[in-house]
Amino acid sequence: MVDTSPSLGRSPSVKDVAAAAGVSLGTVSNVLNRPARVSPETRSRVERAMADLGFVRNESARQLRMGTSHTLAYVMLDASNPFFTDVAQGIELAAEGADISLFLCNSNNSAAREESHLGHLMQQRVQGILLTPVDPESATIDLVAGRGVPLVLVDRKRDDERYCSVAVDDELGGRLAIEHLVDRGHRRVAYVGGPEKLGQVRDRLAGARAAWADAGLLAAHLTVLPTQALTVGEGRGAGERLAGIPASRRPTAAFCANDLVALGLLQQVIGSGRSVPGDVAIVGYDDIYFAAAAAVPLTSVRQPRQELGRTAAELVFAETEPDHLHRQVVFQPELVARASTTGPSSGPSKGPSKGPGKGPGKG
Amino acid sequence: MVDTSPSLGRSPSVKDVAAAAGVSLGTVSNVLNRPARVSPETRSRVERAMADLGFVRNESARQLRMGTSHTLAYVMLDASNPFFTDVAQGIELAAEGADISLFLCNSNNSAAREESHLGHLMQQRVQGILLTPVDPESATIDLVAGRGVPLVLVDRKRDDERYCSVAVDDELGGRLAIEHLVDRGHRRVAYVGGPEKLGQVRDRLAGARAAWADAGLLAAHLTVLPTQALTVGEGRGAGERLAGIPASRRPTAAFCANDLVALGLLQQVIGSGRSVPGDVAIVGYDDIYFAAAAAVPLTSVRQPRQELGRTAAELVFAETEPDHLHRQVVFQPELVARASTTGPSSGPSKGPSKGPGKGPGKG
DNA sequence: CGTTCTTATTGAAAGGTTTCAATCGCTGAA
DNA sequence: TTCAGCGATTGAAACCTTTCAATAAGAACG
Repeated sequence: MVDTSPSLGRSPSVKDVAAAAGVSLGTVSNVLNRPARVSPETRSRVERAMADLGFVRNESARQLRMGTSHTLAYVMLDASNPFFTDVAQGIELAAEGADISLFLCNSNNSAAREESHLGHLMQQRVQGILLTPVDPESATIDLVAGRGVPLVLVDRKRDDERYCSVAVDDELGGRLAIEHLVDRGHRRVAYVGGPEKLGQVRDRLAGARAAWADAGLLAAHLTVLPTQALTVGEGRGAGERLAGIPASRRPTAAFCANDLVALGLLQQVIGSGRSVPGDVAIVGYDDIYFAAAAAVPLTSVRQPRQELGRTAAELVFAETEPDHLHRQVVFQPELVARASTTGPSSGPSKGPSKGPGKGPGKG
Repeated sequence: MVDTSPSLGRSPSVKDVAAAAGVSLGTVSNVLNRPARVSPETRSRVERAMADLGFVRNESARQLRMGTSHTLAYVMLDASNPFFTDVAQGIELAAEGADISLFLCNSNNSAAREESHLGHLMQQRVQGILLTPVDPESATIDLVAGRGVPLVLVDRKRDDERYCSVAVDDELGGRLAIEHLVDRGHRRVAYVGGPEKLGQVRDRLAGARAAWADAGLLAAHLTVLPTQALTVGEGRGAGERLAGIPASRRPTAAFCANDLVALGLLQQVIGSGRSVPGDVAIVGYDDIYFAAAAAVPLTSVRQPRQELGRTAAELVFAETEPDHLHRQVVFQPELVARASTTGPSSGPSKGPSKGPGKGPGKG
């Protein structure tokens, strides 16, 4: 053990430091908080004593006295989804500047865990909570906000003036994906995703349908392949169902509700000896790190993840200002085209391209 | 008359609850901590008052008085690496049972951030710290442990009796990978990874070399392709260098120091029109979720990630016991064979397979 | 020398919780 | 009637920090 300090049985307090330095405890506190008010000699004497004793400020006591804490918390929906860790990174960037440390909690898609985390955080009197909720309509949210804890919803919105939120326009994202596929000459497309109770899944589909209609295409030619969840396994399953559709009616492209589903679909297509985008073009959603790293790099709708986090942090800081008006910030997604739609054998392989699109080609 | 309106300007304290319920504050505390000691009527009266006022225990005050906290922290090296989020999940499982909440901090490979996080955590008097350090030999670690904070190193070890640690036998992992490749008939293999200062990179290579020698193969035929970091991009670069080696000397398989590198390599190989495992068989390391989800599912050395986290949490709880002896727990990795080595056209495509391996085939 | 002004330091109070010895109100026994 | 015994309740102290009015010690000035 490297125990340089005089063993005290407990960690040293300002009082111990004061005694060691031969000053009053008020002076020690001044050294910590208003060093300019203390004469240089005294200050260095106190600093020496602190170093000798291995003094560490007791944050609980500080917080109790001050009433404010130096922590912000992000209760994330799924820590193993790279999307959310990127959002967290954005938050951290914003917090860093404010000398605030970020407390990440993982609700792991469980409402019970989310509630437990929120309870703990309220007891800790954190400065603010950022939350991507399991269910945006949950009453727990009202409870937390009702207690006066600054709260910002992240990547979810709620038609409710009482909350700040940051989200991305999922309908626009759906439009972008479909416009891109139509541009590349696809006239039969599958939308892969579910369950429908997820707002994201619904909104992206709505955008897709709107764009499809705007292109003057037949509604029936935009097939929906529902999934139970947005996972790789479900994507694989959807791939099998897709392959089962008779060639004459089979979509030449798939727009997946997120990248995990898209990766699963990609895996199934390649694994069964077909090619991407030759046999099926694929568009994912989120543009996670692994989308670009896939065997066939994935075209995907990118959300400004870090920006999302950074903005959420700023909003939560603003919550404490007097007369604060809650804001719903909505970001615009952006399509990132890669080989899974623009690859060497892009575009539908049969049938004339009668649309106004650029048609097949390397792009 | 009891004032049920929660608007008090500050959040209600036990004192407020006591006043509202017409009891002393000691009784309120008893209701919270030893409900059996309070008569049923009184208890329900107090509980009612707490609900009416929206009372939330102030954790700072509690902690100040008690000296113990209910939080455990995991300072992780890289929150965007699925490996660490899985470890975190294991920790959380163990913490859940102990009514302790887990505080995740991301050092993001920065020593400065790591230090800042550790400082904050010490001030918070967390119950214990789990740490995957940027540098296992850093003096900061001694400092923290010297202050008496329970500390366990995760996925890193240190030849030092003063710390508990949990790690995985990287040398064995290296052996497993090479034995698998030799079994499948490969006689020229590349080890892809770096920088060498990472203990993991060194140990895995050492194991690989040992297994290679044990198989009676020529040391020179185990090529090392160094990388700057363990990322997808570096893996792609290594793939290009691999392709540049004259066919006569070119390795027929690659063992990558982690899955990110392996995925990059896979992408480069597939992207340039060659096949896996036909032209190059690939073994990764970590068996992250995306390894199985790759276009060609990746053979990988799996580490018991959740187990790692769970055990680390148990060790940190044990730290507070008197006469605690620090333990270094080492887990055994396990090879998970998938298509990237056992696929339809597995095994080296040219030259007779003179080894005792199962040879090419579907496996 | 007395006064005022400045600067450095001090001591006590406050913040919300838990603990523990002390007290209260009863019941049953002597 | 008094007293011990018992369970329920109480009040004050302690945890550590920050704040702020008060004090002390000089310095500048008349």
